[in-house]
Formats: sequence, structure tokens, C-alpha cells
Amino acid sequence: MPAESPRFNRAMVWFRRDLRFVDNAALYHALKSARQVWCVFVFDTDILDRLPSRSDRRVEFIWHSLRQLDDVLVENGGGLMVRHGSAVSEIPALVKSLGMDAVFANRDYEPQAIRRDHAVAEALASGGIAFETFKDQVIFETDEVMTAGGTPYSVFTPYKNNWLKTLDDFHLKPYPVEKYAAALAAPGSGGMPRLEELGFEKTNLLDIPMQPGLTGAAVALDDFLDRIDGYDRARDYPAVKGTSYLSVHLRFGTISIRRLAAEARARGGRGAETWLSELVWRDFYFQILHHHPQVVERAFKPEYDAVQFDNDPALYAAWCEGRTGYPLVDAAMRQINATGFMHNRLRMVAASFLVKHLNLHWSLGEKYFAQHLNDFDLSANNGGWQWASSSGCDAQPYFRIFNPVTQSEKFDADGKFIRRYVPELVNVPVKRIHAPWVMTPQEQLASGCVIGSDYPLPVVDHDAARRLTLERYGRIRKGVGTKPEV
DNA sequence: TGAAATGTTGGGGCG
DNA sequence: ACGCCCCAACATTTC
Repeated sequence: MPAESPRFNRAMVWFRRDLRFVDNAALYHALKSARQVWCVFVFDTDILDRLPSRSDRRVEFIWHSLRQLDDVLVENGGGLMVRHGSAVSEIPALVKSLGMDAVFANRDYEPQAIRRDHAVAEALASGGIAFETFKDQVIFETDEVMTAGGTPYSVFTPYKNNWLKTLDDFHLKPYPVEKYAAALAAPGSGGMPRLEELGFEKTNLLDIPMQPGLTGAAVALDDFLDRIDGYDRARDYPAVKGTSYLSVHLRFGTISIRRLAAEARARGGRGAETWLSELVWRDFYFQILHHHPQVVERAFKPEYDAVQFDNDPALYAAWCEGRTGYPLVDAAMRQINATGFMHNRLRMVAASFLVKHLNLHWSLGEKYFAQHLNDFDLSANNGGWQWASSSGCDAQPYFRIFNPVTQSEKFDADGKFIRRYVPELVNVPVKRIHAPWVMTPQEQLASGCVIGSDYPLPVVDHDAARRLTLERYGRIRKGVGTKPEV
């Protein structure tokens, strides 16, 4: 039992993207600080109403995850209150009606979320209610890892080195929420709206190998820990189960980043170290967004805003729908469309293709991924797209252009992944599957795939597109970085 | 967290 | 035996 008496009588924990009971910073602090703690989630219409589709796997993921969270809270003597409305008004209203003294939440670093939280904090403050927020979704936030000169890092490797140097056991220590569960208040039953009541329809979420909630997270983590030693070798091959598949759980907080980093550190070895490095990338991009919020609208490197992009709607549609004629790109796009997931290697390939082969602006691709990825996170998605378009911090150089055929030969050598998502090509021989347009008419007939009718011709020629992009990017580089004559 | 163009080397076929 | 050419195979440079 805590010796000191609680600061608050009644407190609320407002869950957002931290849908778990164990190792939850805000929940822990609330339970230690108040006699009675109510747990609340708001299906925020300010977010939901802006979603372009009424069929969204993420809404359903949240819905299932909340049910599980509620179960766990009930087991521990509490329960979850779920509301549907604008959080900015729902939270203060609920606080008032239940006579609460304080609201606890874990910090969210996205610009829209920051504005929302400011508005809520202001509304609460006018009633004398405290709004306390906590670091929970990253290991190091905002300015916790800085250069010796006190400036934020813009290059990953030195950031990572300092991140690793700064990391200590206590950063990874789980918050022992369970010990303080006695303060949980039971709100009574019947709070959970049905998906249809939220205005959303069921998706294929439960049919794809990515299960929601705390149980989904636990299964995925167990599975990955059996494979983590091979992560560094297997992670680039989309047909192989080599990556963690935990990103969606990090997105919604059905698992804690501290737990994952602790597992990686305890395991050690090349696989775990490589994976930990990916978790550091995640912190890195959160930190970039914090220090450079303009990346949402513009290139991190301003001179890259001068790159001339086309806007050919037919090419964009071909990319979105996975009919560019480049099998690996098409398989990647069909994977995201069918499942809401895309393998990381393919995110790079598909992004590079959109920007450097189709000459479309990176923000178009960024937006598409934002709408379709189950694990969509603003900072990482923006970072990835700016990396691919060479406009970001520590981005790949502009002249580094993925060859979609070479990438295919390297990372899907036997065409297994392509065949999984592009059934037209299922009988195309391995020798031809990476560039099926080179098949002779006889080969096309024999493999049941006539190029131009069963499967599209390449929408652009690789070599021509590459030259054009080098020229487009090269143009804006002229004069940039050259010292003026004195 | 590339790829293409260009340069170099060395083995083997051949006159 | 020797020089020449071809061209992988690898290395370096360039975008």
C-alpha cells in the first residue's frame, strides 16, 4: 500500500493509443494518485468522420482491442467506459458528470493530437481539473536524446548510438499496474457501442493473420521471439515470415515499447540487435516530427520542394490498384489493399516506384499508406516517404533508384510472394516472373498470361523513368551546395 | 536499407 | 610459345 495519501479523489484515465492494462504509464500514475480511477475511451468523431471509408480495419482493431481491455479491467475490479463523440467535448463533460479531479493520459505526439489535448486541457483547467500526461509510447521522447551541442539529431546513426548509450534498465522497467488495481472503479455495464452504431461495417480483419487486442499482441510476440535470432537474415524477404508483425500493436499500444525493447536487449545477438535498431528508428521519427513538425506539409530538406512532379491520375490509379505491370510492386499494393499490411522491404520498393518511376509527389503515396496501413503512424510513415523521395532527414540520395526487377530478383527470387498476390502470374515460370513482358507470345500462351490483357504491360519503362528522375532531381541540385564565388 | 556505367584483371580460345 | 581478343568477374566511379 502506498504510504502517502492520494492527491486526487476521483481520476480518469483516458485511453487513446495505449490500449493495454499492463505496463501503462498513465494508468499506473492514476492508480497511484487517486482513490478511484475510471477508465475511458472515446471513439472520437473528429477522427472517425475524417476517415475516407466506412470500412476500416483499424476501427475494428480498436473495437476488438477495447473489448479485451474491458475484460481485463473487469477481472481487476474495474471496467471500461466507452463514448462516441468529439473527445474535446466528451472528456470534459464526463469529468464534470462524474465529479472527477483529474485526467491522466499518455502523450500523443501528432500535431492533431497535440491540438486536441491542448483544447481538452484548457477546458479542464477552466473547471480546475488537472490534466496530466506521460511518456509511454516511446523509450525516449522529444529532447531526451540530443547531440552534445544540445541540438536534435537529424542523422540516424549518431542518434542511435546516443540512444543506446543513454538506455538503462530503468527505462525499460514495466509499470506495475497490477499492484495498484484496487483503485479501479467499476463503471457498470453496457458502455460499448457496436461497430455499426459507430457507422462502420465489418472488414476482413479477423481473416488475416494479424489479430487484435492484448491476446493478438501476446500471440504475435511469442511467435516473433521464436524467430528473432533470424530477423536480420530473414527480414527482407516478403515471402518469408521474417519481420515481427508487431507494428500494429505498437500503433495501438496493445503491447508496450518497453516490453519489446527489453526483450530485444535481453536476447542480444545480431537478430535482436537489428530489430532493436528498427525500434530506434521509430523513436527517431517521433523525435523528428516533434522538432520539425513542418515535415507533415513540406520536404525536410526545403530545396526538394522544388522537384517537379507530374500528376497523372491514370498512373496513380495503376499504382494504387496494383496494376503497374511490375509484379513486385503490384504484389505489394495488392497486399496492402487485401490486408492493410505491407512488408517493409516492399514499402520501400513501392514508395520508390511511385516517386521515382511514376513521378508522383511523395505526399500522394504517404496519404494512401495513411489511409490503408493498419499500423499507420504519422511520424514513421512521413519519415519513410521522405526517405524514399530523398527529401527527408538522413534520406537515401536522390540518385539511388530501386530497380523494381532487380529488387524482385533479390528479395523474391522464386516469385513466391508475387504469386501469392498476383494470381495472373501464378503459372509464369520463375525466369520470367520478375519481368513478364519479356515473355515470347508462345511463353505467354503456355503460362496462361497474355501481357497486355491478362496482366498489364509496364506502365512506364524503367530505364527511361530512371533517366528522367535523375534529370528532374539533378535540376534542383544545380546551384545547391555550391559555394558562391567571392 | 542501389544501380548503372566504366575500369581493371585474368583465364582461355585461337591464330 | 606468344600475342591478341573476348568476356566474365570483380572493383571503382558516377548518378
